[in-house]
Amino acid sequence: MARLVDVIEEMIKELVDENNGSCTINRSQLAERANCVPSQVTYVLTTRFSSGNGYIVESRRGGGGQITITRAHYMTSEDYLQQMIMSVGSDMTQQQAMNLLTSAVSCGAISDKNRALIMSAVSDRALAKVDSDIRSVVRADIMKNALLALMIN
Amino acid sequence: MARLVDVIEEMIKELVDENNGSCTINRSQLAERANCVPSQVTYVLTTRFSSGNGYIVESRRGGGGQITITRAHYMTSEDYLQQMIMSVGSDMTQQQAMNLLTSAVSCGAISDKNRALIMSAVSDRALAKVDSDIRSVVRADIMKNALLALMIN
DNA sequence: CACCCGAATGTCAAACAAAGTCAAAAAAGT
DNA sequence: ACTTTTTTGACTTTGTTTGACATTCGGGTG
Repeated sequence: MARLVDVIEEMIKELVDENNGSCTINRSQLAERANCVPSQVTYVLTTRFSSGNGYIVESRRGGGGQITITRAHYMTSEDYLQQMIMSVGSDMTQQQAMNLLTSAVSCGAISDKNRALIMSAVSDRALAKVDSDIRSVVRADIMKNALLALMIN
Repeated sequence: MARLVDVIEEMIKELVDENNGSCTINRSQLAERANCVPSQVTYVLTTRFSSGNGYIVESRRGGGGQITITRAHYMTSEDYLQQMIMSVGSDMTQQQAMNLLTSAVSCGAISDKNRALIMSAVSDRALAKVDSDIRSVVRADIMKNALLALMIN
């Protein structure tokens, strides 16, 4: 027994997705499609599409009035990861790796667990058997691949 | 003379088993099926499905409210990880890495995200610049270090 | 231009629908 | 007997649904 709220939330999100992150609706029409009173739509907007939820809602009353819902895109951690990857050059020392990961954690782009995991994968110890003259290059490659994996997931 | 508590416990466990380790119930409905007052269900949940018992219980009040019970299997994932590490020999092909990680995920020892993360770190692509005759050895080292990091955290 | 009217959205509180809490009574162990 | 666990139900808190009424906007009309 799906809750009305969920149905309406889904409808709006679909519209937003379809239209490139922003859609304009007519409250009464949407209410009719969802088979509910118009104020129910308002309720959904205030409980599910608040700015805390990453949405901006603007509206206009009167004839031809409308409501516009826009997904706000802060710098997502995905964007941050992308920038991190680009900032990794062709080689990377263990210290550089540590610095990069530490600042990523403090920015909330990656979890501390993942920091520890990646750090151990690119540590000198893990790469001990790699020729020391290409070790930094290999480390950079692994780092980029690991960050990419985080980004995709 | 089965106690009510046991009946309800059994019902919930069955539901959890049937649904792949997690089920969502409606307290009043379950109470009705068990022929008891709703708060009895709450009692069972707190006495038999606590986190100490290896379960996570989440709930929502209000219209269409519900309770979700999930069996957490962090039973001995640490032990499992330890065994994994020991099972890694001195070298490891990309395919072997993939197999190991896949079975670890299906056993619940590591998350799918971590699987993807580690896999990308030990992929042929990440290790392209490592001399091909020691690549498998390096891969094994990275794998062991990564798994160890997971274990410690 | 000033005004009114209709078409929208906004607000708010009441009714409803869950789940949570808690303490007293009952039953079961020891 | 007494202690612990279970059972029950009244009351609380949280979340949803509905509807009546208020407010705002735009356009038509005198």
